Amino acid sequence: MTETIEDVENKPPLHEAIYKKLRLLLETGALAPGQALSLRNLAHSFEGSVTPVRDAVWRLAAEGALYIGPTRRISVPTLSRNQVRELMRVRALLEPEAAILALDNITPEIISQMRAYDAELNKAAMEGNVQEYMANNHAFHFTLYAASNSDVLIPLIESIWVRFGPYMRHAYPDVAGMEGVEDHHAQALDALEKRDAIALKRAIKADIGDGEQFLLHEME
Amino acid sequence: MTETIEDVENKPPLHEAIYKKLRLLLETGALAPGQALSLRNLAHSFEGSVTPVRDAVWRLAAEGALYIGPTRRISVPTLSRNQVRELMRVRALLEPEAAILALDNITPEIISQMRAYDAELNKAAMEGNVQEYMANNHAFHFTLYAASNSDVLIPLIESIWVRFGPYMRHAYPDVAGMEGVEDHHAQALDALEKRDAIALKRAIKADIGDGEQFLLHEME
DNA sequence: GCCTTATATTTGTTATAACAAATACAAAGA
DNA sequence: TCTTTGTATTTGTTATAACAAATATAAGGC
Repeated sequence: MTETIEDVENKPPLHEAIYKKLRLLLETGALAPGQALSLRNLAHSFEGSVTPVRDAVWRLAAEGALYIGPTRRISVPTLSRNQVRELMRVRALLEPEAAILALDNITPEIISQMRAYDAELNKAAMEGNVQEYMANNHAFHFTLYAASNSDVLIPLIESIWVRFGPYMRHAYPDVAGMEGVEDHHAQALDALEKRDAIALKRAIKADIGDGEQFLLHEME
Repeated sequence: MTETIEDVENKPPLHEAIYKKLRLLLETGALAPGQALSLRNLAHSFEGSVTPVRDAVWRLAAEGALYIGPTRRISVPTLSRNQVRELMRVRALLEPEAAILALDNITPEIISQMRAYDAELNKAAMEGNVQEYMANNHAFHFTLYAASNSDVLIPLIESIWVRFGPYMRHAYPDVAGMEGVEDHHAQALDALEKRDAIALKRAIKADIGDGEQFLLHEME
């Protein structure tokens, strides 16, 4: 019973690794909307067989992150402008809610961590590094939502985010330019400091509005 | 090109049939919360092999309709009272939104169909037929939401409904008793007739509030 | 009787092969 | 040049077997 070895080689299943990788590819815009995927190609890419790929693909399809066509072809979903508007509407409903729940559990550490992400985000925007910008923007929002401790809201919101990820790939180098004059992240941070629920809600909603404008502008 | 044969034997994949059946079992409360499921048993039940079952299970798991434990055991999710409250909060955010979108496309036919479901629903409640009650309640809500034409909101809302289905199984025979004195379905129908968005929103929210009370009361 | 331990069974995971449908491609016709 | 058509390839679907981990069951010791 002497527990000498601690790296128990607790290996996660292949299908979960594939799921996470595919999801990351979608979130970061590495896969283009409409792009076709095949089970065998994916299996080969991930050095596995089709069974675990299947698990991952169906999981993502259920979240709307992948599209299974009428002929069962697998592809990255294409979004209409109207669908983008609806996704953003749902964000505008769910995310302020999560933010308010988070307000009860907020700590100075969380706020300072968010400030750090925001700084990185602005730097990336200045440098035109879209990849970094997106990663930090994601981190900024989800460290806040994580404080809500809601295992209902968080996965739901996350599933919305993956869906517009593919449309971020052709993002303009100067992302900051689209953000308008107001810095809604700063407003959100202020509201967090002051424990001002109304202002927090408003800031988050406005930020999502920015995102919507950005996406719609990018789509044409 | 003479199209003589019209029943093209367009057979859907097994995994989709399994998905739909499992989903129905969950929605109608045929499966108890916490109940364990095994791939082989399911495969045997549906007279297939584990591969298509796997597809269906992962799809449902992604929707939160099934739970994959830390040891990868498959089971019907257990909900805490707090999770129920959060699910209902999400409903209260999304469903009024879908209802308002539906308001633009509403027709007398849709309203009369909803009235029919409501009548069936009330009859079922009188007779203590929970199964019928639930089916008609589902139909009542989703014929309305379907009018929103939102392929974003509707699947999202549907995925919330499956999650509390298992907790409906021990519903009291006299469902109507829990509904309180106000008939929020009737209020919703009135609001639809008058194209009154505010009243519609209020009625839907109140109805969801009823559902929440009902569920929480049932859970203990 | 209760707890521990060893065995047997059941479980999810993964790779593979066979099948059918859908797609891509190239040759032949107008 | 464009359309059509037949063929080859690629695609998703499904069943099955082997493996490892987890669970259940039974035997043994206190």
